[in-house]
Amino acid sequence: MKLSVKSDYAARAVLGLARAFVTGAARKVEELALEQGIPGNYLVQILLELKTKQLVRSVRGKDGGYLLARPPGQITLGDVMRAMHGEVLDPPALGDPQCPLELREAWARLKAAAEQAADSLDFQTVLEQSGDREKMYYI
Amino acid sequence: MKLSVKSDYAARAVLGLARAFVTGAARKVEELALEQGIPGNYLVQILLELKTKQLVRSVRGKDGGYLLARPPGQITLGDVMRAMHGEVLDPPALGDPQCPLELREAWARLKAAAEQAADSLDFQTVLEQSGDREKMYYI
DNA sequence: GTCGCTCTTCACGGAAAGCTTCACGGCCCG
DNA sequence: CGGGCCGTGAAGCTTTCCGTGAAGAGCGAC
Repeated sequence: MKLSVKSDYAARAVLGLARAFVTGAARKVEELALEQGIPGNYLVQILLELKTKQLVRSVRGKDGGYLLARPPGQITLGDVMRAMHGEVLDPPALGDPQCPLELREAWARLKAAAEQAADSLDFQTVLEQSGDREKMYYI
Repeated sequence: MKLSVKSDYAARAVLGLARAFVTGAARKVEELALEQGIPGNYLVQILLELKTKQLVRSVRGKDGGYLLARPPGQITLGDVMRAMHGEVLDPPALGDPQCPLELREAWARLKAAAEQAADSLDFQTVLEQSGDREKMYYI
């Protein structure tokens, strides 16, 4: 099942903001877009949705832009996916009474597994993985 | 992320065939379609794809129809999803060199988790769950 | 206060995929 | 040889995805 690029773009944007989180400065949309290879006007919509879901916040005017609403450790891949698509994984069978109950339970398990995995991947950890990689070069 | 109904339909069809597996008889497409609430002409295409992926086989002519190619215990939800969509879960980031490496690793983990979960759900187990439920009614 | 910078909002549109249906040809059995 | 069933391809319709554009509104600088 192919995922949409939207959640991918969103995750990249959050990662970009996570890197700047310690500085406390806001990052501009166009700057993020160029850095991450995302169409600027599309990224605008994505950030807007992330904002309504309280994952990021915005600052207007000069030196404005976007920044994370919480520390990177408190934002997970699951949060981002839910912000974009409502659910991490949503099997249509769960809402269809015609689907045999035992099969619906199987889909529910798959959904739970994906959700659990996505919720255990937070952006602080992702950042630290890149840090670990850099350290290795010093050896 | 919403899944398509296609893999849902496919799973229902496989479950219907799994129930009839012990009898060794082939089930007709239209029969399965009515029982599972699937558009008949669409189910034909699905079964055709399942057949090319060697999950089911067909018998032509009178008393023809479809049956499982292997025992229900050797067919998993992962098999069905891969037959329909190529992958259980396919994040576009994995094929995009512009995506930061550490983020791609996070997507890869999510994918692996979903795959592992889907592959551990086989149809024999699903059948037995419905059996367990029936037993409970006898208490 | 006005000007430039930035986010905000809304609307549009092409492209692709998903879902469904139709039509016709081929195989098997009585 | 004829009826029932699978095999195959193609054609619509609908919805979602992806991306673009332009006009409106808050903030700071001067």
